[in-house]
Amino acid sequence: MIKITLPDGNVREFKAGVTGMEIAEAISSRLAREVLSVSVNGEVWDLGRPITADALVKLYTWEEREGKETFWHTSAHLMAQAIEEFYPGTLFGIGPTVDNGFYYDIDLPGGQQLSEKELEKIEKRMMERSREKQPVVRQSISKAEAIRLFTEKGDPLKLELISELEDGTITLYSQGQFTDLCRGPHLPDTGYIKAVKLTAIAGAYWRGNEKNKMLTRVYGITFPKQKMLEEYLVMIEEAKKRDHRKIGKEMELFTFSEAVGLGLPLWLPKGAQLRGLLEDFLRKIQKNFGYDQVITPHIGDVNLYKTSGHYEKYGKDSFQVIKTPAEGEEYMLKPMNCPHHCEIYKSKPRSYKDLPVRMAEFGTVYRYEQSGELHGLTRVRGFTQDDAHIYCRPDQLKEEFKKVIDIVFIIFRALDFKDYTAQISLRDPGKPEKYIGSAENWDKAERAIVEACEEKGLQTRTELGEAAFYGPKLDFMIKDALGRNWQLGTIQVDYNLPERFQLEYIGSDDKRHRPVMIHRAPFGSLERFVAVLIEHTAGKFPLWLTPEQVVVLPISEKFNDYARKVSDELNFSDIRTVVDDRNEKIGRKIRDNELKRVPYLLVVGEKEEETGSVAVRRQGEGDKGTMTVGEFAGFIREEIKRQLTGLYN
RNA sequence: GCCGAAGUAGCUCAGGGGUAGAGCGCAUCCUUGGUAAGGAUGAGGUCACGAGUUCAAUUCUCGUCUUCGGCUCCA
Repeated sequence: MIKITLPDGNVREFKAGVTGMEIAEAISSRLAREVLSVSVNGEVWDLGRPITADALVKLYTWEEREGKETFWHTSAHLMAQAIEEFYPGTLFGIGPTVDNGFYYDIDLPGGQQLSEKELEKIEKRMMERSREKQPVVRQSISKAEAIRLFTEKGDPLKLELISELEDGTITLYSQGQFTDLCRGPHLPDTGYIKAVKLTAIAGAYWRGNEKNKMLTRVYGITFPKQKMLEEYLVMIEEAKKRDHRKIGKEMELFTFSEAVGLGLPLWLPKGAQLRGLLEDFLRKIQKNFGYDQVITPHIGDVNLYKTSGHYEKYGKDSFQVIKTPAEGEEYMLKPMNCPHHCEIYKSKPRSYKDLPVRMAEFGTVYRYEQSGELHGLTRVRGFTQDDAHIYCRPDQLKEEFKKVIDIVFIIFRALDFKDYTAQISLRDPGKPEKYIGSAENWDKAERAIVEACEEKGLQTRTELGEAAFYGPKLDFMIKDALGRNWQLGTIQVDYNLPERFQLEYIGSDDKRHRPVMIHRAPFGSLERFVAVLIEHTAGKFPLWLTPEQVVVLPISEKFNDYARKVSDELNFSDIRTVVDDRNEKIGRKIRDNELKRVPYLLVVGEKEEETGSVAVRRQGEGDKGTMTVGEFAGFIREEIKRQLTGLYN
């Protein structure tokens, strides 16, 4: 007998060789129906694999990520099986699970291409094989056997994978006629898969390297119930409605023009209004945190970026050099603001008493992004960073870092961003040649970040090897409507630029010292931030950020003058108001402005004009009753104040 | 940049070898109305661009551009 410890601490005895499925059956028949895989001492296994010694066991269902992964992993094999049946001789690369399903990289024989029209027939075949409930069989083989098998099959992709595996760890999984090299784990049989949707075909380089062969990647998702697939499809439709590109067009926030150029956004009046409000908001916070606003030009001498190292490192990702017509002097569209700020730092001698110096600029930068990578406002070639550089003494680093985290928190709170992740990016300890600066400085900087996050109680994930070449960093990420992760704010420590620009301050010892630099951009870029904000709110911005806060709706043309009077009065109190004086009935005006997501509608007619009042309607909530114009102004100001209370400390 | 898909009115989309349609929007007029679509009339398109096949191409073929979904990259 062996002892099986369950997650709740219960210990049960089973005969040696018991399987995950048998344990589930012993617990409840419902669990036995729903269980998909099992972890044994932390390693996820097939349900049918015998457990031979005492173990800590956890059973996974669809509710757990591990369960879904097992489910989708088998689904990827099922898809491969169906594809192989239609296209014998297809080579298979890798077929992993992703956040929403799985994919398989394939290479059809004779250079054939798969078209989206064929996905349906593959889906059908998958469901046929699923209904046959083909058992999935695990088989452990030696490396030599594996090599022989896949050499026979003529599959160079799998042979390449096998060459990197340790002998004794190689397993095959088979269902029906289909066999694949795979670590597993898998479902007991294909019958678990009740609904399938192949979602996309895309090209993907073998092993992600563009020098390698391009394979065909087929994406799909499967579910244990048909109804779940239907819900998923509805969810995708809903997400598409939140797409910032769609809402941005509808709400007239921004546009693109081929005539202007790829990836160069044009901010329309309402978008510019929104962006301006965000800038004002941050400017005010930064003022409270002791930042000085600076302004620098959009171009700079090439040598400036040679000094900073950006030319060497990112020259190929920048717009190419532009020249003055007569002298042939070389300039670049600025890809970064920091070199300019460093020159401001150098514009006069600095004392240790002057530090930290905090320089902020809404600096527009231009970078070359590959054409295929451009995406709405989230990926553009010209964008404005809410950039700032803090020059401080090494002993001030942690404190300054914490203050920047505070600013990020203020912004996230003001905009109700709750679902963010924070990632600390440190060096790859195995590759010191990738980084510049002394190991000692790196140690100090990494410690400062880790400690600052701990002291601020920030939940973080730490990634080794993700640091910039010049220093470690802390990034804030948020998901968009379609579940894609976007990086927003970033805080980076830099020992490199102060060195390259020979930045100095005079210490209390009357000697020259080198300051440390923090690069930080809590929004990241205004473009990307607005995009994420649109998707986060579905265009229903918080009142203080809404370009058009109030629309006054006269009941008939007779009351247009009164409506304009109300509008003027509110605008005078800094409440952004317009009049809808179209020749339409009131119901129509309400509908149109509701759909335009206007937060407050004021209906005015004979009664209101007589009493100097307005009938208030809140977006999505309906009639709120009547009040005087003055009362309404106070009411709306109060709401805005509530949204921003306490944010500025 | 690479792979795949798509481009028809301002927007959303239908259509199809014989030079085009709907709804919304827009314009003009009628209507002057009380909380989510009042009515009439009208303007608006080189069917992305360029070649080819054909008596005839918006429709079929190829190329280019742009957009979309991925890949790669991201200071």
